[in-house]
Amino acid sequence: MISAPQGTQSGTKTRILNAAEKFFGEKGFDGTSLRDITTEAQVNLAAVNYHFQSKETLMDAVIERRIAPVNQRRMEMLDAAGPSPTVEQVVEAFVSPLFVMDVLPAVPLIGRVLSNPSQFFERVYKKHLIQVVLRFSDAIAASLPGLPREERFWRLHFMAGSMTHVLALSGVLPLMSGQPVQRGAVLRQLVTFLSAGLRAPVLSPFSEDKK
Amino acid sequence: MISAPQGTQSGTKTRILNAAEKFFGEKGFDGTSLRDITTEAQVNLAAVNYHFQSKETLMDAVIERRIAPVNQRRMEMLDAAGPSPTVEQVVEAFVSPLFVMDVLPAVPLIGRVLSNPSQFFERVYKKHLIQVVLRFSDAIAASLPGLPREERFWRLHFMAGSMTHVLALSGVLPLMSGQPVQRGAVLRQLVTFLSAGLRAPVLSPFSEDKK
DNA sequence: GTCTATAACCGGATAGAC
DNA sequence: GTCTATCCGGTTATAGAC
Repeated sequence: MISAPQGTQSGTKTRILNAAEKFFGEKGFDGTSLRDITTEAQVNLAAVNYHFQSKETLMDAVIERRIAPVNQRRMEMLDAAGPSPTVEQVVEAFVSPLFVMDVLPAVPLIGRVLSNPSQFFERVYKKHLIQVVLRFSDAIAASLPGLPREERFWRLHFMAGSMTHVLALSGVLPLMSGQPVQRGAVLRQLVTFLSAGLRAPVLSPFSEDKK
Repeated sequence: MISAPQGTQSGTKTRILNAAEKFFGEKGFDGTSLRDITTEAQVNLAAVNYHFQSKETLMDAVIERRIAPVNQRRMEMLDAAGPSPTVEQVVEAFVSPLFVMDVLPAVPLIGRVLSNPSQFFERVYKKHLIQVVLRFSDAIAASLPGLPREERFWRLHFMAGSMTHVLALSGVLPLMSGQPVQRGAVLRQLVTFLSAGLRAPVLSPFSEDKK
């Protein structure tokens, strides 16, 4: 009755998810047809609607499978850093869970979803990101007590921007840099850049509010 | 024989360009139909192919109209800053031309194109961005003589990421921030953040090469 | 230059056999 | 659970009248 258990690597459902992840990442939701996906996954067209109801809920499932573990790892890393984290620890907790092996195939997709306004962005934001944003906003406040609330918001936003840009354009980075790209090296560069950005001098003339 | 001269605001061609800019920005290229555009522009469906040959070349025209002046303004600002610009002057030359009134309607579209790998990104990159990247890479080198070549590349990439993120998500920013957003304020926050990021300590253990 | 009409095709979804 | 066959609406593009 129940098909392959979750996480099994070659069931029909999983093959569909993998193919969908690939095409949605490469060509976007509207640029991908269910026929692209079923051909790649070598399953019948009707299997998609049987297992996932619709193209849109298939996309939801694809995103869900990857975003949840990333955010869990982020929270764990913040917890591990304790109540007085350094700026570098906060930044690292934010970005490094996206630079690990097992989310690698989903990187273009995640980058695309987080880079563009869409029905999916809004759903992901409400379901998964709001809590992450609040948690990281608090962590930044703990690591930079003098930074006003509004500037914290913007700097978090800019940080997310640099990160999603790297993810979304990871496929064309070799074209731009003219040389092969090492994931670990990018991560270190990114943490350095973002940490310095977060530590920028406070702009507001009045910085009364610390929380 | 010749229709409205370029720049005229109510010719058929211009109305198509404006409507296309709006929809391509809101829903993306694949998510927009020519019927969306012709309905909005109140022109006949066939007018698009008559004036722009195809949907794809229409998109090229929409992008071209906005990117060129932005890059021209960037170059002018770099020129005005002279041979020894400050970091702030370089950053401001990079981002501020996108925060002016007359590119405002194109902001979501530009954000989208620069945020996602696509046929358009690659074309825009080769035709418009390579030269800008090289010029700004030199300007950063002039403002930060100790920064190695590779780190310059990455920091420029991260800077572009923060900026395109702000552009692409400008439509949903009120949702995220919970309050209305002032363009000028965002620009100042962005320049502050990015300037500090560019000035981050050098990472490479060997920083022999200055150029 | 602008219209109507239509060609030619592709999309997501589903009914129903097995 | 998985298949074939098909419905049906929407898509770009063009031919040809005006």
